[in-house]
Amino acid sequence: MPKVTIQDVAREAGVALGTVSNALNHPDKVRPSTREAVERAMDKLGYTPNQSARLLAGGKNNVFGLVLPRLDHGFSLQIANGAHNEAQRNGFDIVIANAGNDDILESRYMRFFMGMQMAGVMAQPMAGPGWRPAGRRAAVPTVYLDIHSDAPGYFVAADNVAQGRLVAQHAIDSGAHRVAVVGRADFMQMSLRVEGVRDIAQHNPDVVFEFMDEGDWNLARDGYKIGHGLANRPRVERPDFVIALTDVLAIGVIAGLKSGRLSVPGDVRVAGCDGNPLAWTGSVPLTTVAPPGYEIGRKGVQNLIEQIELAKLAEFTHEPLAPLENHQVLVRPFLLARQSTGAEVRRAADPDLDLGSYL
Amino acid sequence: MPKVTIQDVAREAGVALGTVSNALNHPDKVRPSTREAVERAMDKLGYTPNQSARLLAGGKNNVFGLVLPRLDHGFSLQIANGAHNEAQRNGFDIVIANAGNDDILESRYMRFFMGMQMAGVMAQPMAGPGWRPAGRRAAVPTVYLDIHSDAPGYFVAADNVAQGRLVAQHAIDSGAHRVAVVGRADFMQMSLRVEGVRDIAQHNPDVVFEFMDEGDWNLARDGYKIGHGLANRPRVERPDFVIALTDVLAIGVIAGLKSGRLSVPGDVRVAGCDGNPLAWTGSVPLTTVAPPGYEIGRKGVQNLIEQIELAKLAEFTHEPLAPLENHQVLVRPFLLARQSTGAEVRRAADPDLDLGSYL
DNA sequence: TTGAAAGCGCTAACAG
DNA sequence: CTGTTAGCGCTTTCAA
Repeated sequence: MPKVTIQDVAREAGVALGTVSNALNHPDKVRPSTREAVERAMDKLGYTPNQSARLLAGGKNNVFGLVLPRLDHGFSLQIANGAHNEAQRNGFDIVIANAGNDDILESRYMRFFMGMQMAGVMAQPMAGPGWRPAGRRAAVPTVYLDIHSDAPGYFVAADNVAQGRLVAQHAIDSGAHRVAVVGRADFMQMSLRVEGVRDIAQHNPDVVFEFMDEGDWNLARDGYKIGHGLANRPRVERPDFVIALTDVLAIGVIAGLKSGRLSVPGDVRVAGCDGNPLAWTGSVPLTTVAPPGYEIGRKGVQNLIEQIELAKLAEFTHEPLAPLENHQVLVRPFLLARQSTGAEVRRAADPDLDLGSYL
Repeated sequence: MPKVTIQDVAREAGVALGTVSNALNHPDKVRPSTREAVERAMDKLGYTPNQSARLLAGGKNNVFGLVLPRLDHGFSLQIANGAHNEAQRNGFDIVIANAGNDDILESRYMRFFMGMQMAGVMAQPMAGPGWRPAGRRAAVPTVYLDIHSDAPGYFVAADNVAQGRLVAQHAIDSGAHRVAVVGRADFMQMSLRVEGVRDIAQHNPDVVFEFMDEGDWNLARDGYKIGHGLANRPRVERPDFVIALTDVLAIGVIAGLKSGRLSVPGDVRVAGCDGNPLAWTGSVPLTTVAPPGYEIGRKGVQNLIEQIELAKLAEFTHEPLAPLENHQVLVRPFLLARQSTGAEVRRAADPDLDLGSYL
C-alpha cells in the first residue's frame, strides 16, 4: 500500500489541500457537504494522517505520556487506571511506557515522549534517596507521581501521615481500648503512617497504643507470626484492635489470630492502611484506605491540564511564563471500612477502584 | 525555555549541522573527539531531538505500539511484560495504550500509532464473534494477539488444545488411574482444552476419565463445592487426579478436598491449565501451564521484527511485497509442575514469569 | 472556499 | 569531516 497523503485525499474529493486539512482540524470551517465528500475520500483511500508531520507543523496533540517503573505492580496499575479515566473525561488520550525498573530506560522514554511533542508527560520515577527531577524546565508539562519533593515542579504523592491518622481514628471510633500497631517502619512511607497513628494516640490518652516495630515484618507470614503471638497473650494484655502498616501484613495477622482460635472481628479487629486491592480477597474483607494510586493518577492528569491552561494563558497575554515553583499535591486518603473491623460487607462504590477483580 | 534545535547544538559545538545529525544517528561516522564535543553541547543546552521531525524526515523508529483492552487483566499484563522483554532484547522500545474496553478508542490508538510511524503495532483486540482485522494492508507491520483467524495477516494465540493435552499427559505420567476433568466448557478456550484432554484420554484407555461439564462452575467457590463433593465419594469412585479447566477453579477444588479431610497431593493430585499467576499463592503451589500471555507477547514482537526484516529485504531487492498471507502462530504451552501434583516446590525458572509476586 | 507558499526540525545525500 | 540542500506531510496564512 503506497502511503496516501493529504494531497491524494484532496484530489480524490476534488477539493483543495487546505480544505482537507480544515475538515480535519476545524470541521466547523467547512461546509457539511464538502466535509462529507472529504470523509468519503479518506475512507476510500484508507487515509491515516501522519502524526509526525502534523505535530511538526504545529498541530496540537491530545496525548499524554505516562512512564511507569513496572507493569506488574498494583500501585502502578492503579495510577495507570486513574490517569486513564481522568484523561478520557477531559478528552485526552494516554500512552504508557514500561521502564522495566531501569532508570536509563525511564529517562529514555521521558525524552521520547517530550521529543514526540506530547501534550504532557507523567512519570512515577524510581527515586532513590536524594532523587531530584531532571535539570531544567521541560518543554512540555511534566508531573512526577508518588514523589515528595521541594524542588520546582509538580509532584503528587499519597499522604501517608493522613493514612495512619485515618485508620487510627477509625480504631478509636470503633471503641478500641488497646491498639497494637504492627509492621516495620523501615521505609519512609511506613514511618509516616506511624507518625499519623501517634498523632491520634496522643489525643486519646485513654486508649493504650502499643507499637511493635521490631523484627523483619513485611510479609504475610510475618503477620501470621505476630497474630499468633497476640492470640496467645493473656486476655488483659491482648489488643482488641490491630493496625497493620500494610495490607499484606494485615492479612497475615488475621490468619495468625484465627490460628489461635480468635475471631476477626469478634475478638480482635484488624485494619491495613495501604489499600492494596489484591489483599481484599482474604477470608475476611479487610478494612483499609482506598488505593491511593488511582487518585494519584487522577490528580496527576489534573495537574497536567492545569499546566496546559496556564501556558495557554501566558501565551495569550504575552506574559513570560512565571518561574517554575514547587507544587506538591498530597492525595487525601479515605477509609474503606469493611468486615475486618466490624463494618458491613460492601463493595467499593467506584468499580474502577476494584482493581484485581479481573486478575 | 525556548526550544533548542539541532542548529543550536551545532553552533554551540562549533560543528556543522550534519555532523550533529551524524553524531546522533551514525556515531561511528564521527571522530570520537568531535562526538564528545557534540554531546557536551547537547547536555549544556538540554537538547531533546524532535521525534516528529526525525520520523518525518525518514529516520527509523525503534518503538512498537501495543494496544491492550484493559490494564487490570492479568492476561494483558503478561502480554505487556513478554513483549517488553523481547523488544528490549532486540533493541526496540514499546509504548502501550489502554483502550479501556472501548473499541472506538482501540482503533483510535491503532491509527495513532500507525500515524506516528511506529516501527510496528500490536493489538489484543476486543474481538466479538465474527471479528476481522481492519481492512487494507496497514502501512506498518501489524500483529493481532490472542486471536485465531484465517484472514490475511499475523495472529498469535495460545494453543488451548495443547494446554489440555499437556496437563492430561502429566496426569498419566504421574500415575493417575482415575481422572476427573472439571469446569464448564462454555467458552471456546475451555472446550479446546477439553478437546486436548480427550485426545490423551483416547490414547490411554486403561485410565478412567470423567468429564464433569455441568453446573455453573467458573469461580473458586464452584471448585470448592466440586472438591467437597469428590471428597465425600466412596474411595473406589474417587478420582486420584483432578484437572481443572482454569486455575481459579483448581484452587477452589483443593480447598474443597481439604475440607473433606483429604490431602493434596497425598490423596488427590490437582492441576489447573491456564497459568494464572495470581492463583499460585494458594495453600499448595499449583501445577499449571506457563502463563501463555507472556509467550504471546514475545511471539508477537518476533513477528513484528520478522515483518520488518521482510520489508527491508523487499526494499533491497526492489521486489514488490508479496501479497499478505495468513500467519497464525499458536503458542506452545509448557508445564509448570508443582506441589499440587507431587512435584517438588520450585520457583519458575524465569522470574519474569512470576507475575504477581509484586502485586 | 481555493491555490500557492512558508516553514516546522530533522535526515540523508551531495560536492568539496 | 564541512556546508549546503532537498524533501518528509502537514498546518497555517494570505490573497484571490
